[in-house]
Order: sequence, then C-alpha cells, then structure tokens
Amino acid sequence: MKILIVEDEPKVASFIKKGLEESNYDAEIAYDGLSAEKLAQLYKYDLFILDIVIPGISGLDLCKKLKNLNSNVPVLILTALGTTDDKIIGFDAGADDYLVKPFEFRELLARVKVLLKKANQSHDTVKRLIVSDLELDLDKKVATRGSSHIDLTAKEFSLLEYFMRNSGRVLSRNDIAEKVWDARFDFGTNVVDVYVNFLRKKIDKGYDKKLIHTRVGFGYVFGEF
Amino acid sequence: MKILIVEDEPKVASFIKKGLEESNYDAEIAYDGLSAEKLAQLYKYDLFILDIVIPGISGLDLCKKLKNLNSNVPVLILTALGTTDDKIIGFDAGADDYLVKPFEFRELLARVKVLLKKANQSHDTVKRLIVSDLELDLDKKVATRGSSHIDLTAKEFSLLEYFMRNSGRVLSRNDIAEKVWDARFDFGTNVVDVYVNFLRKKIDKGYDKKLIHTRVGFGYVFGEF
DNA sequence: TGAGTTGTTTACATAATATATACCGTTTAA
DNA sequence: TTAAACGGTATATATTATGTAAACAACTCA
Repeated sequence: MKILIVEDEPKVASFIKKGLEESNYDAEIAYDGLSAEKLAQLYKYDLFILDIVIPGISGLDLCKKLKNLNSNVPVLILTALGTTDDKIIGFDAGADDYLVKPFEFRELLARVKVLLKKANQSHDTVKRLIVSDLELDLDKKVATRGSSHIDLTAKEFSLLEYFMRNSGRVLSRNDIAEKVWDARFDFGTNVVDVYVNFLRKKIDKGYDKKLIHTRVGFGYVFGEF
Repeated sequence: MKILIVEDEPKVASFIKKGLEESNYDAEIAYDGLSAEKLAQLYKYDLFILDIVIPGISGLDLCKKLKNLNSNVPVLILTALGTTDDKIIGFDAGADDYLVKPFEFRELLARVKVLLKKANQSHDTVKRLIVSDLELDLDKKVATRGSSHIDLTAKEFSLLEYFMRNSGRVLSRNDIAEKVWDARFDFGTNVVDVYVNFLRKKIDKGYDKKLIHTRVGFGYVFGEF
C-alpha cells in the first residue's frame, strides 16, 4: 500500500512517514504542491495525506486536482485548520476524511486503515470472505461456521466462493454454471443442483439460519434472511 | 438513500433525523440495539449512524453485528466518548468514521455524504427500477412497496419488470404477451389477465394509490395517476 | 501398474411449486 | 340493454427443485 504525504514541515512529515512504515505501509513525502502533483502523475498511490497550508498551490486545490486524476484514490486532509467551516471546505474539495492537528498518531492510523480498506475491497486482495457467521479462508481453502471447520472439495469451494462474493444477489443456474463450471450455454445437466445440495449438507445442515436459499424459477441466493 | 439512526436520546435522534431529511435523505430511528438489529435484518440501509451508549447491546457490538450482516454498508459512530482510545475501539469494531459529540451538524452532513458516495461507487451493481413508492430489485428479485417486501414468482416478476420499464405507456395484451410470454400472435388464452390479477393482489391490494390501471379496449397502464 | 480412495458428474424418482386453462360473475361502453 | 371486455378463482398441467444412487474420472500410494 503506497501512501503519499504532502507536508512542508520536515519534522511532521517524517514523523508520519515513520509511523506508517512501522505499520508496513509504503510512505513517501512531497514537500510542496507541485512535486506532489508530479509524483501523483508518475506513480500509483493508494492514499494521499495532505496538509492544507503548503508551498505552491493550496492543499485544497491539490486535493481537487488529485481527485480529477483518479477519484478512486482516497484523500485524507491533515491540518491545523479546525473550524467546521474549514472542514466543510475540505470535504467540498473532495476529501474523504479530515483530521485536525494536533492528533494522536493512533487515530490517524485507524483512519488510514479505514480508507485503505475501502479501496481494497473493490480491488480484491481479500484473504477471507465473511457472510454472517460463515467464513471462507481463500488461502487455506477451508470454511468455518461458528467454531467448526468445514472441509470443501475444489468444486464446492469455488461454488461457495462465488456465492459469497455475490451474497444477497439471486444467481441463476446459468450464472453459476458459467462462472463455476465455465459452461457456455444451457447444458442438459443438473450439476449445479447437486453441488448446491452438497454445500447445503456441509454448511447449512444442523443450523437454524440457513444461508443457501432457493428462489423457485430464479435460482439461488446466498446470505442471511 | 436510507439511513438508520441508533440513538436513545429522543431529542438528539429527531434532531439528526430532521437534518438529514432536509438534505433529502430517508432517515429512520431505532432507540435501542435490539430493534436496530431487527430493522437492519428486515430492510436495506445505505448507512448506519450509531451512538455507543444505547440500551440493549453496546453500540460497538451492534456495529460488529451490522458489519457481519453486510460489511458494505458504512457505519458512522457518533458519540460523546471522545478519547483516542474510544476512537480506536470504535474503528476496530468496524466503524468507517467516528464523530464526537457535541458536533456541528454541517460536519456530520459532510461526512455522511462522503460515506454514501463511497458505498455507491463500489456497490453500484445494484440495479433497481423505481416507480412511485414501488421498487423492483433486479438482483434480489423482490419488490418493495413502502417498506414491505413482496415476493414474486418468475412470471410475475418479468411482467412487473415490463410494466415498470414502460410505465405511463398503455400496453396492449398483445404487447405484453409478446414480451413476457414470447407469444407470436393472438392466442386464445387469458394468461395476461390472470397474471395482471396476481400482480394486483400483491402490489396494489390495500394501497390507496393503485399502480396498475386498465384501459378498457386498449390494455393496461402502469404508474401513478 | 492397479486397487483403493476421493471427487465429479449423470440419471432418475419424488416432491414442491408455478403456470395455464376453463369457467363464471361483474363491469364497461355504445 | 346488450355484447364485449374484464376480474377473479379453482383446478389440471407443466415446470422446477430435491435427494439419492450409481457411473465415471482423477488422483494416491504400494
């Protein structure tokens, strides 16, 4: 995770950088608006931390420019300007969060984590999928419901993964066959039904709250109800 | 955009509710943890605003539960507990933002806006058709009128979808039969009438404003009148 | 290599549910 | 007033889903 810190006070900048690096983030510093902009054009960052009062352009204008470049990258404004008016202006410039100096580093870290988590979710670096009390470990290829481990075969696993990644959405047999079995078009088989049955036995049997639901005429939905 | 406010102080709760409604958000209040949980299971919210100190379970536990239900829905913690430790605990519970009372409403609004923007961006695969107070969720294959869920069969669903996509236009039985039943030409059957009847029972029965109207000699129109 | 094991798919009987039809009473338009 | 159009319901038919068994395939280890 790459973070760009835009801050003209060297002491503050390196304090933040060190702290972030201790938490295994990859942090860089730009001491003015112009170099920040150039860096942002050259490299791909996952988060910007901006001071408002910086040499060159204002942090707010920089924020707008960065958002123009790629509005998906979150911006956290970190500044001494703490009135509500300041904050509103910051948010209007496109900031995703606004933290007032002086601040405790732990809070900054927590907020950074939240901002990066969001970006990640859409970016698919997730190691585990969680729906209700069911957890699917994508590395270990096992599921856990409540406190009991559930072993899955390869097909069961990919079916469950597909279900969990699309929980709450009704999936037709065709959708499922396409994604899990790479089947082109309607093929005269009931593999999907059979595997749904297998999964139910392993995941839902014995539990009050069922997670696999059939929508007659539509397909299946995964999730709590 | 539907927001659930969990706050036991009636004054504070309704203050927030009014403010949000002035900005055209659809806000509801739960005065304790248990009812909040139930509401969250029944309805789809786009944001939760939680106080930590509430009757029933703690706001933090509630936050965890909500995130388990659907981690995509953002949670903003709004509380009087303002130490950094409190905040860290809040973020650890899965909160997306943490605002300390007393606060200026404008700041809350700005933060709410940011949280909803994000949710929309990443989660915009939810396709819904909306006509009047009726909503058809194309992913979940359910309709919602006012706040009550309506289950539909496959044929009912595709008929309603056709209606909603062509609301305000008079649709002849032939049009409908062609699109929903793939029927070529006039066929000696009354399926369309029967299914319109089924839909009326599920959608219009008990409501003052009917959405399905018959144009004798022409067909049907869908929409408010 | 080949017997045993496990995983995957097919086939089919049974059950659940949706859909279509037929019918009759009611409303509508001329 | 009358014929056509529509609303509503019961029932038969067709479709869709479940669960089991067995066939087939792939992989394991002596």
